[in-house]
Amino acid sequence: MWETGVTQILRKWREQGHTRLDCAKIVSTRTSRGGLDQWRWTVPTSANRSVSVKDVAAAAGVSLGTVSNVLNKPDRVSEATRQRVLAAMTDLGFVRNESARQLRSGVSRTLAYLMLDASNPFFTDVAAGIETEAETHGLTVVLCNSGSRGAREQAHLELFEQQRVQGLLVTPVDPDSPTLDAVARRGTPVVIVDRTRDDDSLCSVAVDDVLGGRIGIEHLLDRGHRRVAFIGGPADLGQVRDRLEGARSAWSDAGLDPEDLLTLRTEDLRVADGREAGQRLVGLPASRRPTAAFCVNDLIALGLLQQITQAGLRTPDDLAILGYDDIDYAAAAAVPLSSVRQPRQQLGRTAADLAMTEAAGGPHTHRRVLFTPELVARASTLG
Amino acid sequence: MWETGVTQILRKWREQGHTRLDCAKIVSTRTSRGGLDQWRWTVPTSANRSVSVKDVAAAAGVSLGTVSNVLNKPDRVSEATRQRVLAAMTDLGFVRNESARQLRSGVSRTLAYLMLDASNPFFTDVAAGIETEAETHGLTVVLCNSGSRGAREQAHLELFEQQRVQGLLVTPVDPDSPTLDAVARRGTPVVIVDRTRDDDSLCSVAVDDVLGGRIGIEHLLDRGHRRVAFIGGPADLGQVRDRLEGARSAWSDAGLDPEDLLTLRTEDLRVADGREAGQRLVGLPASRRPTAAFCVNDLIALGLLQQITQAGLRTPDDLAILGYDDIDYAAAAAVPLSSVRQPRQQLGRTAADLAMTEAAGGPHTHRRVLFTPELVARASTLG
DNA sequence: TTGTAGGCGTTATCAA
DNA sequence: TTGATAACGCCTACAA
Repeated sequence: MWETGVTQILRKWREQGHTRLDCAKIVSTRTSRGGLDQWRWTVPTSANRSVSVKDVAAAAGVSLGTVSNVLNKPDRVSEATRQRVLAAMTDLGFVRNESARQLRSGVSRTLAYLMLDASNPFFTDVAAGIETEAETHGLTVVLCNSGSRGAREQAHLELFEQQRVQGLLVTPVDPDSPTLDAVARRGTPVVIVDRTRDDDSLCSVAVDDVLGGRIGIEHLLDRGHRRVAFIGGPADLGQVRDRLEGARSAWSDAGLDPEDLLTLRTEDLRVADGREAGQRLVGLPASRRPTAAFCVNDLIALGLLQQITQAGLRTPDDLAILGYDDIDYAAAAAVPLSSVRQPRQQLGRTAADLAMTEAAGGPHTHRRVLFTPELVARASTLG
Repeated sequence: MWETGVTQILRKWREQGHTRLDCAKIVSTRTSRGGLDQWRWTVPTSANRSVSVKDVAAAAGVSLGTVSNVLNKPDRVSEATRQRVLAAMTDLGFVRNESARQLRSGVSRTLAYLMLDASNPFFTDVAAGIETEAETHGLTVVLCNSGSRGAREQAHLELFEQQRVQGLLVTPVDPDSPTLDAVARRGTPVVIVDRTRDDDSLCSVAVDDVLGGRIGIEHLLDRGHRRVAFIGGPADLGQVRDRLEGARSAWSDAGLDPEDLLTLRTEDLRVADGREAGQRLVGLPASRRPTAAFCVNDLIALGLLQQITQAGLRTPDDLAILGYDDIDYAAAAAVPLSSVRQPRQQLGRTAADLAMTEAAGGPHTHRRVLFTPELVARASTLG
């Protein structure tokens, strides 16, 4: 059986154009240890010196300039030589060197998005919007993930800047970080995504979080709730602060006692934090327990829903739950989750658009775009 | 109030080192239409010609080579000149040009991962593993997303190759695509992630799906189930095929009637597909309804759980549910989900390791690493 | 239509 | 310790 495998592989490699097959040493071993199986094959390593236009020119028997023309101005080259050059390229495995092109042209054809947390579906949706918009302009998008770690963010920012990306979209750990200004000042268009600054020293695209908090509370008031918990954290996160601010102002506008708008802090914004908050909520005496919870994002809302369901409470009868973001998992929860929707894809598309506009040059006008969130009412608050 | 804002911004810009502030025309307008607020500010655009080592050298009154030494061999430069050069760099806003460096050195310091679907937490976890491993080797990771679209995959592959990335990790739409071989043959180390080939013509890291299917069924048999539904699709996806194969062989090894291992096909692997399958399952007469469902991934399992819960069935009493992948949302479901775990992070770490080893040069041995999946039993099958 | 020369920004080598 | 020079691969003039 191994014999057969080896023969097949040899044939395949030959088809792939490997020329040094005869001296290839083929060894197969199968080991199994620690729940890990491995097969090993030695393979003919290809000559690693990279093939340049010069090599192609020599092989095709033309000058270097002709090869360049085949790539960039094909109509200036006769069909016969063009074919000859193309054949030489595939023969030699020629690959254009992007560094050299970029060095020469001065601009790259990529847009970068530095995500705060790639494991949060909110940000991957934003990224999808960026990709959509960039694609229509012929740009490719590269993604990096800071994982909320300042040092990694810094490293990625530096690399992107050195790579001279056309535009640098970023959801920063700290939107007020002077690093961002420095990058922008040196000439890379920077767009802050899903965060804002108080001044408008950079382009930014975000959603009006104060309004979102207000909308959420107004919905719960409409549904007759007069004792509500606002659940979220960390307290110093802009989104959390703004949404709470909006919630509080809607609450007091309705002439209600601030005491009845409970605030439950969480460590972070993950499902586990919602479960933990659920435990605290369930522990409250029924007389003091809120009739509704407004969660600062959907992950927390999902965790909360799971926890109280497990504890035997029913949603929305015992506790109505309102989330924030309207990620795909929200509509699909055991009790479909009401949520304050953010236009995620459009956030991304707009951010990409701003970056490309700024990159296009001309007198630039920093712009702060604020989208309006929208309530999506489902069973978890409607009953 | 606007006056104040303008003054603040002027001060901030001045602190940021803008020198042409005096001629900056500052305009603020606030428009509101279509649920979208905008503020506009014109800003002094920085002189865009990029600053080179030559400029720095001139400004610092030293030669170009000295500037280079400050960057690359600081100890060969006297402290005084070093400081002078560094000062000139920050004054001028010098940014190293990565293209030029790479052209000169011939190698980049990045690893690329081309994801199949960035919105699936499985792949972002794999990406996290890659980042972890790359970081310890001082490489940065750039991510791209093909979104299961062949054309986009192709475009990204080409760009990465032209950028001469150190290694190209990819979860391809089609693992047998000859494009991958072509890229590898031309000298870029390619590692297939979470897929395999029948031959071993490229490095790959995956999980043994046949074994996973087997483990899942064995667990359900242990729990006493004798009528089980295997739920998943599309039928031509390698993972789906392999897991079903494993499930079937475990089933027949137990001497059971193949008729009692029902197969429910789904369109895709998303939560919505699980809900849809749930509807079909609920529609079956109780006598024919399986007592357990083995889902080909957790998203489908979650959808199924939500759907049957809504229909009034209980898990695991009426229907036990077993998922696959053990994504974070699985443990956090309303009924914590049993699942066949794949070592996602380790998958990523190993893939990155293989790529870097191959990139390091020397005689290369293609390796196929197959991890062993592991059952994680929770309430959804334990009761 | 094809060939030649110069330069993009960086680094390494060698000479001062 | 510092400075001058050549090369990386590509592209664009301009010349033949």
